[in-house]
Amino acid sequence: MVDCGVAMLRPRERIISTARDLFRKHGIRGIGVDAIAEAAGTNKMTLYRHFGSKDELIAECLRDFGREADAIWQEFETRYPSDFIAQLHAWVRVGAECAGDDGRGCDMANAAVELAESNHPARHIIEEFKTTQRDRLVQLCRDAGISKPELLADTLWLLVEGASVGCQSVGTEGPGSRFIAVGEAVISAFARETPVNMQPRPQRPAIRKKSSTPALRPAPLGRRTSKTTK
Amino acid sequence: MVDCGVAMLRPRERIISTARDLFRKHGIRGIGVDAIAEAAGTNKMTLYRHFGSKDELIAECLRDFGREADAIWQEFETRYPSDFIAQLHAWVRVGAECAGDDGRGCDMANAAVELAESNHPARHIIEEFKTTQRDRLVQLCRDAGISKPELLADTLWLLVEGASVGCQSVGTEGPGSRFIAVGEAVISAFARETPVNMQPRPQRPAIRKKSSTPALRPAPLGRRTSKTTK
DNA sequence: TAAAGGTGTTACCGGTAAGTAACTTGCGTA
DNA sequence: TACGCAAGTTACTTACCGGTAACACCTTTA
Repeated sequence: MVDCGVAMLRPRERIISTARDLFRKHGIRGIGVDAIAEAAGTNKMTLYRHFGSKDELIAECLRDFGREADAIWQEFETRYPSDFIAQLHAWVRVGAECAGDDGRGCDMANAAVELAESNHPARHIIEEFKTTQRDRLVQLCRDAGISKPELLADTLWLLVEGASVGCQSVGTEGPGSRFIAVGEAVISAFARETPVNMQPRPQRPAIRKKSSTPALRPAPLGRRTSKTTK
Repeated sequence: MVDCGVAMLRPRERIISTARDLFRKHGIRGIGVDAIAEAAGTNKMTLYRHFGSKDELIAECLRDFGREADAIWQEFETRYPSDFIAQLHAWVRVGAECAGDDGRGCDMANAAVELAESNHPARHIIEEFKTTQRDRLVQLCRDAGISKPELLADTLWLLVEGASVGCQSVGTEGPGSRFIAVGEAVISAFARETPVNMQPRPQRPAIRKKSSTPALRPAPLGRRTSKTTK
């Protein structure tokens, strides 16, 4: 039996993977480096050789999270090439997964709440990440031919942030669970306002799909694909 | 000169007020009971005589926060009696203040993020608070004659949660700052869908106001009215 | 075979956190 | 005046956490 989990990874990767899991589960301040190292099947010294401090480990975990998000955006384009409406709907589905999956919301947003110090090394990572997400969403709305792309993007951005944090207050069955319904309703409301001559004009022949496309299921933002073996 | 701040309050009230300030500023796990007691002009022993533990102090702070929110809802009814549309717009304005005022969002939502343990005494306070807020919002939408009150309420609820947490990632100038614009747009979109015979029927003659009513400015949720003197 | 580098082990340091004990002070009230 | 009680003071315990030192081990590679 081949163990394809974190066990066969090198210590550095095991530490990041495990740290992300435990930060997510217990909160960044709720777990110590010793516990992380042990859970990763290594020890504190090795952890400190790879990451100079806990703060640096936190920052690296968030960068790792950001890389996953990049991959998801790539996946949108790969799966629905130039079909920006389909990509928008896929974004909603992925957002719902991130928010409601295990009830712990978005790692980036949670880090922003926990790391109140304005000079923490993770802060600019968080800010850049969230700004980029918003900008990409604006561009996607624009590509999809939405007449007010910024307004729709900001609306969707606020909704998914709300769903992510909301599920931590009232559980995954609360208003956050209605994110897909709300998001889809908002999108169609904006699309309705868009005149026909402003409908999306894909660069190349778009493969049009019905709005009820099968769910895109890449590694959801905020959840790991690989499980710790511990 | 009369000091009307927290200085003249009794220790218990000073501790709660100071703790709320410091929890908000540094995060719940980012500040110790010793620092709280000192900032409140008292000492740890007195703190522990009033609150059996730090967790109990946290819970009491959140209850205090909840009482402030209750007062704001009262204020809505007092200021715009039976004018539920005006109350809805006031809710948006207050929500924007909570979210964007000092960039630290909503104390309840932040506590939900920080206190990941499922058995923390504060958890049921948070859940009950958020559920109540949502239910009240549904009722307000219903009273305002909105045809899909739950959907609008959930949308607004997600938006304000998103604005609260979002400002902590990208600052108060980010998408959160567009909460009012987005919220108002969503409300008018829902109101437009409401047939005229379903428009609000106030129990008593309503004092109709233009949508640009002067901002309601009670103690914003999440910010203290009284400032610590220390 | 020997050097080198990544890793594991143990023990430790300094700081800080939550929480307690014992005693003192001061103020309001009977 | 004397009592009771809330509050202040000091010092302490216990525990953990971030971070480091020193050294042994093992695999790779020259």
